[in-house]
Amino acid sequence: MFCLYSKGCEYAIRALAEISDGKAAGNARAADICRKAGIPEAYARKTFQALVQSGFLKAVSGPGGGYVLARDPKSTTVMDVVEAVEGKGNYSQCLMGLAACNDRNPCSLHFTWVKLKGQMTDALRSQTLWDLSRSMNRKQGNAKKTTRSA
Amino acid sequence: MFCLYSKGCEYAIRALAEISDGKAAGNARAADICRKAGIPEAYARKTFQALVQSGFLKAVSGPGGGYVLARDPKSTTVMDVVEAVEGKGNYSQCLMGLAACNDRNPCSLHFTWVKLKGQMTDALRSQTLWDLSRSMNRKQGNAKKTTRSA
DNA sequence: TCTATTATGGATACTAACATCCACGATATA
DNA sequence: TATATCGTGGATGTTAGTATCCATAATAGA
Repeated sequence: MFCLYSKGCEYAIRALAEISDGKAAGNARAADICRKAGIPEAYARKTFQALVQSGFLKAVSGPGGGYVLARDPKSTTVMDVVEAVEGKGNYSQCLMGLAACNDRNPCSLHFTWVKLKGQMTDALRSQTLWDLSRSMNRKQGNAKKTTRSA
Repeated sequence: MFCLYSKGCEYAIRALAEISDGKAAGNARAADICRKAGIPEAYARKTFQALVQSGFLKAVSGPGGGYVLARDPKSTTVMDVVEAVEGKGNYSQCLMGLAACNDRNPCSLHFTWVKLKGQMTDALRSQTLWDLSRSMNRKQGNAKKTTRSA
């Protein structure tokens, strides 16, 4: 059963993209991030803790506190986040669920699938938090303009 | 959260591939199919019922009974099975989970993702039950030969 | 008709993912 | 020092997917 990434990981990506925006004056508060990103706060908070642990975010306690990006959004890719949240080697399973499937003993979809997985990870690696933040911001602020140009 | 297909669907595909083999003398019994395919019988039986309902299998009760393919394995693709088990339009969600994401108002991964989804469904559509059955059979019977040639 | 064999379908249990809540520690400010 | 604001982390609840079991219906053969 191939899953690109979990819901929790999706929340992480959207939250990080929101924080990368950096329009907010000071630190980004969990409540604000979640409201803007449209993700469930109580659940996402858990994800934030994990993102602090894995070095994507820095947490600041107390009044005026919140989260700050601990990495450069222009050089942090979506794939970085996925690997941190889901663990590496998440994309190594056979499509058919065959334990013995590999390059030497492939199932009939093996090579097609390896190629596709490569393209997917490339796509995730080609997109930075900065790119995401710009795109999400454009969606929110310039919806009409964007539609006009289509 | 993008999932290509569920575990139950994977069992369906593997079971149908096993039945497509057609080496067994008479009908294929559920117990035998599951043992050969290496899938949990109690659970897969439920899937078989659904496959009967959706016209992939014909069930035969009583002694000497079992399942028979109700469609030509050479013209039934993996995608046919996926669509029947998971429902159509399973691959239409935005990668970022954005409700408003579409061609006119795309997220920054939208077009890349649409293209990749197309390639994935093409791959599933290019593979028939017959192809799968041949490949799985080869794996079981000629493991040594296959390894030798690598 | 009786019996053994096969699928059916309903009930139930298990598990992981998803989600929520709250007491607590940290800290800036008054 | 007192208080309000913020993240932490532990407990718990909810749901969907996965898995198992068993009484039942169907049917072939004795």
